[in-house]
Amino acid sequence: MKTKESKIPEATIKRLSTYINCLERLQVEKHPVISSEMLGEYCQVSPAQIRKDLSYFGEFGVRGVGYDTKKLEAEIKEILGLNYNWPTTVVGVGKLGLALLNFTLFSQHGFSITAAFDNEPGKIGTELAGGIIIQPTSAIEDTVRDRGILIGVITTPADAAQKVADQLVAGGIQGLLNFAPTKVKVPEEITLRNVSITSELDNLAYLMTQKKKTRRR
Amino acid sequence: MKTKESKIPEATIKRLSTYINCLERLQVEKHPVISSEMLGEYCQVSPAQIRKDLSYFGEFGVRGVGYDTKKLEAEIKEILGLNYNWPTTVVGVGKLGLALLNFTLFSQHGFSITAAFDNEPGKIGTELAGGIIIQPTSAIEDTVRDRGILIGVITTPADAAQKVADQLVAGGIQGLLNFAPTKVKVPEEITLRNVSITSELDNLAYLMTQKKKTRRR
DNA sequence: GTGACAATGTGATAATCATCACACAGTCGT
DNA sequence: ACGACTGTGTGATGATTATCACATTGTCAC
Ligand SMILES: NC(=O)c1ccc[n+]([C@@H]2O[C@H](COP(=O)([O-])OP(=O)(O)OC[C@H]3O[C@@H](n4cnc5c(N)ncnc54)[C@H](O)[C@@H]3O)[C@@H](O)[C@H]2O)c1
Ligand SMILES: NC(=O)c1ccc[n+]([C@@H]2O[C@H](COP(=O)([O-])OP(=O)(O)OC[C@H]3O[C@@H](n4cnc5c(N)ncnc54)[C@H](O)[C@@H]3O)[C@@H](O)[C@H]2O)c1
Repeated sequence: MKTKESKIPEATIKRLSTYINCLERLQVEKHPVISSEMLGEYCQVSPAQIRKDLSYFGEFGVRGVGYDTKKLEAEIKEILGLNYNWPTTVVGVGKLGLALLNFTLFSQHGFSITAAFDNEPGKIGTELAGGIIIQPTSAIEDTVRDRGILIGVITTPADAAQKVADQLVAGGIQGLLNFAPTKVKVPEEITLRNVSITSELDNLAYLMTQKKKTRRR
Repeated sequence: MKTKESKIPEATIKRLSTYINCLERLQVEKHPVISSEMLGEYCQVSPAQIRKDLSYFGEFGVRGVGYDTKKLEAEIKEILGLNYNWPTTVVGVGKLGLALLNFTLFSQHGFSITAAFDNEPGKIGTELAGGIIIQPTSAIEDTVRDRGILIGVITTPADAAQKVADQLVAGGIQGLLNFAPTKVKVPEEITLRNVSITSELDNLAYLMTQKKKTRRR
């Protein structure tokens, strides 16, 4: 029990990401400096929580004054590793995949999508905005390796997710973001995150149902 | 401190949603019954966690045997309120909005999208697959009220999110799912969830950076 | 019927995370 | 130069959530 340091709550990381968004907006609105109190207003987090979150990584504010919005944004990006360039690929160029491929704001966070794959003959060879050409899934392994792609985003139907994940891993991918509603299995050393949009809606439905119930009594 | 009952962890609700997915797959694969151990395998949750999650709501298993996949799925859907029909609308028919509008699996969870809005003249009046006609945002309030729409999904750019939220609320919406990277403010009684795809990627980048660091030492 | 067995349901325990409260550091006006 | 003031950084405290361990209960073979 010597190598501590990674005692950082998962929830803290999530919040850091939202701080970035707020700080970007604050700069646009010409606020060079902000207190944890105000920042808390903006992103709906308690001031104490913000200070605690940041304190895990160092001291970024000036006592009696607050935080330099521009500097703090840069610091958080550094913490999250967003100053690095992350070559990324999307597998499954369907409705969701296309939305991600055309989403320009990812580049601001250091993600550059440099390849796309699908298995539908009609789609293969199509050129997307940005000059990316859809490749067949058979090319996943080689392309990932050759271009040093580090992050793979899976937007295929659920039954294809595991196969695609295996191919990405074979090519040497290091991180996977899976949108398919199934948990894929990957080796220990691969970082994996599942995101489920449906479960967000489910959650909403639950909260609404609860609220309705309490209102009734 | 009498009215307890809603002591259910947020994380539990999230997991319930993933259990549904697994249970659906298990039925397709002809497993009529499953143990918490096996279900844990499938959705990467510890068996004890699954049992605890379910125990908040009742007893759904048979000791010595396990859970009836079909029944359990129905029970969880009941718990989450997914057996109810939730009239839903999407505001901002861009790339992401379109993906959601065309996503057929939502209906299986009780969500039926019955209206769509945008403010771009070129899009207004367009008929989408499913027969939904894109309406101008000026019609939000009336349409939401007239059709009794309960859930609003916001997929506009960030700077339009608050305005759109206000309009939905004015129409009597009860729940909001916000995809724009800004926190909107709504009255207490409205249920609100923000979902940030970018923050999922940020999170992935952080985890990968950490892993790289520990590997180095 | 009855006993061996298998997997649930749950109180107790441990770990994680958020909140609080305040000492302390930096700024600014005079 | 100094004192009043403001807002940070953080140990202590409290709340929430996950894990453990096992007593309990229904099943099934004989
Ligand atoms: N709103 C949404 O669109 C939404 C919401 C929640 C979850 N999801 C999930 O995201 C995934 C994609 O959803 P979508 O709406 O874009 O579906 P889609 O059908 O529009 O797109 C799927 C794409 O994957 C391709 N594909 C199929 N099998 C493949 C394979 N073996 N290898 C490579 N490509 C393959 C198809 O050709 C298609 O282009 C699904 O798993 C879905 O459940 C989508
Ligand atoms: N992959 C993604 O597409 C992605 C990922 C993460 C977050 N987001 C967020 O989701 C939102 C939508 O993203 P997108 O890629 O679909 O953008 P988009 O530009 O394709 O779509 C936005 C749509 O909203 C409409 N719109 C603009 N102002 C409006 C208003 N006042 N009222 C109603 N409609 C209005 C536009 O006409 C357009 O159709 C954005 O806030 C974006 O940051 C998208």
